[in-house]
Amino acid sequence: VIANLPLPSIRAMSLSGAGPARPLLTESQRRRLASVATRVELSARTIVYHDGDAAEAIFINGGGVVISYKEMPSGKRRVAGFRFYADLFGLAEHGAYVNSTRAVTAVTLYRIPLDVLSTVLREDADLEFHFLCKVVDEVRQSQRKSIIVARRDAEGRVAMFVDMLRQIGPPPHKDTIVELPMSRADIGDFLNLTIESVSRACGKLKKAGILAFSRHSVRILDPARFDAIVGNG
Amino acid sequence: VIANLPLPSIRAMSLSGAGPARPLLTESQRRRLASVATRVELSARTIVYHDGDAAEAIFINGGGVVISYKEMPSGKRRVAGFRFYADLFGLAEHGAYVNSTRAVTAVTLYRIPLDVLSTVLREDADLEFHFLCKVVDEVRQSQRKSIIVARRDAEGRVAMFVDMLRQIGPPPHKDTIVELPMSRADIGDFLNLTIESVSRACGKLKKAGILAFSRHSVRILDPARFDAIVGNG
DNA sequence: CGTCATTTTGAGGTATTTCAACGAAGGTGG
DNA sequence: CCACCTTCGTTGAAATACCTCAAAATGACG
Repeated sequence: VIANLPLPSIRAMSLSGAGPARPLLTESQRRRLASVATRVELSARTIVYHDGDAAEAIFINGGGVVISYKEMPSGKRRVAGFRFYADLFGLAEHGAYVNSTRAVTAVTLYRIPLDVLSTVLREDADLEFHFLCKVVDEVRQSQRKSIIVARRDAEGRVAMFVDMLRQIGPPPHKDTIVELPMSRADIGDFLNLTIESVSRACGKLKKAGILAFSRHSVRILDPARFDAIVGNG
Repeated sequence: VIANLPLPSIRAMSLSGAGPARPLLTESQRRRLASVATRVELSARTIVYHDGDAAEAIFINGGGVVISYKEMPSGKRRVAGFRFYADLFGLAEHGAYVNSTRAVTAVTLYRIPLDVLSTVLREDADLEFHFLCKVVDEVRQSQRKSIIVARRDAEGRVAMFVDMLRQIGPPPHKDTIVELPMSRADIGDFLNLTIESVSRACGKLKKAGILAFSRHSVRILDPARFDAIVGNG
């Protein structure tokens, strides 16, 4: 039995977003899901599935970071987003995945076949509500990305990216240090910037004394000015 | 009683996107929804709700075009997207709407209070599944927008915008003529371009003999080259 | 310790953005 | 019915920002 399927701790928001967090799943619902989920452990840089593959399951991230991306006809790579703990991914269209996903770090995934998921959801409206909330959250994530990429200045985009990771990143989110497990290329493909522009933007923010970058983390040195840059999107 | 609540004709895709269209709602489900929905008729340029308003209901577009946008702190306007027939809108966060919505044309809306919606969905897993599919569709829309805006050339963005409207636009979508009910400013705020850039892009596409713009519609003159431009995103 | 991928830095090209002014369309009132 | 006015759309020239191409430096890993 899968003990800690992260669904119950879903970063859920109700349809209205009002009220407290959604009630947790009952023990029977939890067991039901666990009985149809397969635990998968993947090492870093492993492909979970490719764009176009037959979509047979959805995944729940049980730990680690996954990147969702797509190779465009032009050869460029577009990063749809990153999936953290308790995030759902694997949405498909016409029976095929629309994005590719790859493990950025070592990850634990819970794999749930689509047919059995449909059945379970159809039988349990309350459980389905959790999924609905989760998908609603996806919409917000996607819109948030749109807001970030809409900015014209590279520094602003990088700052908002850091701010996003500070908010939605893994549980231990201190306010001054943010982990950046992904490469600069991944960041660039998410922000729609070249790696050079990302690097230069980081350089400027560093030179201004606002952020201190190391390879895979950032330290917020000047929260006031940082928030100012993030704010005027 | 509300006769033609458009939910049954939802442009639904299942979670997997596989298989045929979702089965229609039963007559009892339909009545149930209609009994909690209020029909609203709005004239063009009417605000449906403002960003930050207390979210008390979700809306289903029963005809016409609605624009979803947000005023940014910088003063710029960002358009999240357009809602056509059978589209759902009114998602909120922390009890408040995250976007403003405005009628672009005269519209018919079905207003469903959130509390009663939650109850109804909780009692009927199958009905809820329709909503889930609808929201999944929202995710795709949002990701599609990201792909469009990711392009660097204004002409490509405008072309993909036209192509998007050709596909998801109102039912009578001929392949050669696409309606553009929204203003150039609305298009620009969606594509993240200035109205001047939109105008110039339209001009180039016209001069190239690919598209013919009139105030509120486009004609695709050269489908081959049009598809070529749309394709290399 | 050496190799290789990743990241940083540099100079020039090209796109959109600005700022400004003009032309066209639609609605209102006389 | 026409005139006026407001809004929307188009066109032009300079500035800014990112992109591209190229090369060096850093860090990871065997």
